[in-house]
Amino acid sequence: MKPEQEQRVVEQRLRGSGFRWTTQRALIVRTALATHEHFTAEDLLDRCRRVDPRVSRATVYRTLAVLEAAGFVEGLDTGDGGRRFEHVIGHAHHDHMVCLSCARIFEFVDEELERRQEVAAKRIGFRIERHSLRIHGVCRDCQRSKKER
Amino acid sequence: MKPEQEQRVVEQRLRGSGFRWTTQRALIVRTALATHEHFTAEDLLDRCRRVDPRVSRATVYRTLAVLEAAGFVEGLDTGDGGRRFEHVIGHAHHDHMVCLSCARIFEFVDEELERRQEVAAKRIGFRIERHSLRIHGVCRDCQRSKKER
DNA sequence: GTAGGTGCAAACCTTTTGCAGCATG
DNA sequence: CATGCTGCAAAAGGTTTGCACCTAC
Repeated sequence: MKPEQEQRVVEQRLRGSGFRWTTQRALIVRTALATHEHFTAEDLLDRCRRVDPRVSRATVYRTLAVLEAAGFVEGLDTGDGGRRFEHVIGHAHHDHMVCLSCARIFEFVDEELERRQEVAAKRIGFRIERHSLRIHGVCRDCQRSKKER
Repeated sequence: MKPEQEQRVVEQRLRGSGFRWTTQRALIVRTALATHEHFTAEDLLDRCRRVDPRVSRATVYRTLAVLEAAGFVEGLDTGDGGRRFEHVIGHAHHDHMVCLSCARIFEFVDEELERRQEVAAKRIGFRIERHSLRIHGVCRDCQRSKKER
């Protein structure tokens, strides 16, 4: 799916849920869709301000909250009190491995992991809405550079 | 293992690593061990202050950091910028399901889940140090009470 | 016209830090 | 008695909120 198309999907879904489609929201959504790394709210604000310096921090946070509730964006805790976001359109579900040494984030998918979670939830009658699996450790490159030293 | 015994284990390990065993640390550790829910730093501070009102917030945070580094306590992000802790002595590894409606935390274990994570990590040469799996959804009780309404 | 959205700044909440004094090993 | 720990208060970092104004529908 092309970015312009993705943006239209977001617009229609938000309009459909009774939200207004403002210039700010369009800019924020466009910018978020164009950002393929995991970005912080502040990153997103910066990028938006390069286009229109008047965008307010509050609007970015409020829009991220709307997008997250609508399922277009996912937030994950960074462990230091902040969060990073990623957009989730045309982007299959995946989990994350975070390198403790270089802080890079690796994405991976494992179908069996997904299934087992459903099994575990069913056992206690829990209905899953979403989940977040973060594995912390050391990536291949960092293991290597440690050895070299 | 009994609480007094657990506390002695913590004491000896900290002393062994060159840390001092102060009255404050003893109180904080005793209180943390006695708390079987997932507690916030502020919860822990409150409980400690009931015993000795002079305990400082900074000391609680500093002690939690030491305990976490030593592996006696584990912190998990609550998603709203805060963290909850649990002590981890004589308490096997487990993952968490968090109810979005009543905020209760359910613990569960699934060996297959653990194994699959190792498999996925091996595929990309990642060495796991720890992981955190949090499933968000609605618990059995809350699904029921919604229907009743 | 009227919700709902925006911008600003201040408030908030949790956690960290600088520093002077204190207690432990 | 040296170093590590503590308490206090202030700072920091990320996020939310109150309010008056604005704008999409």
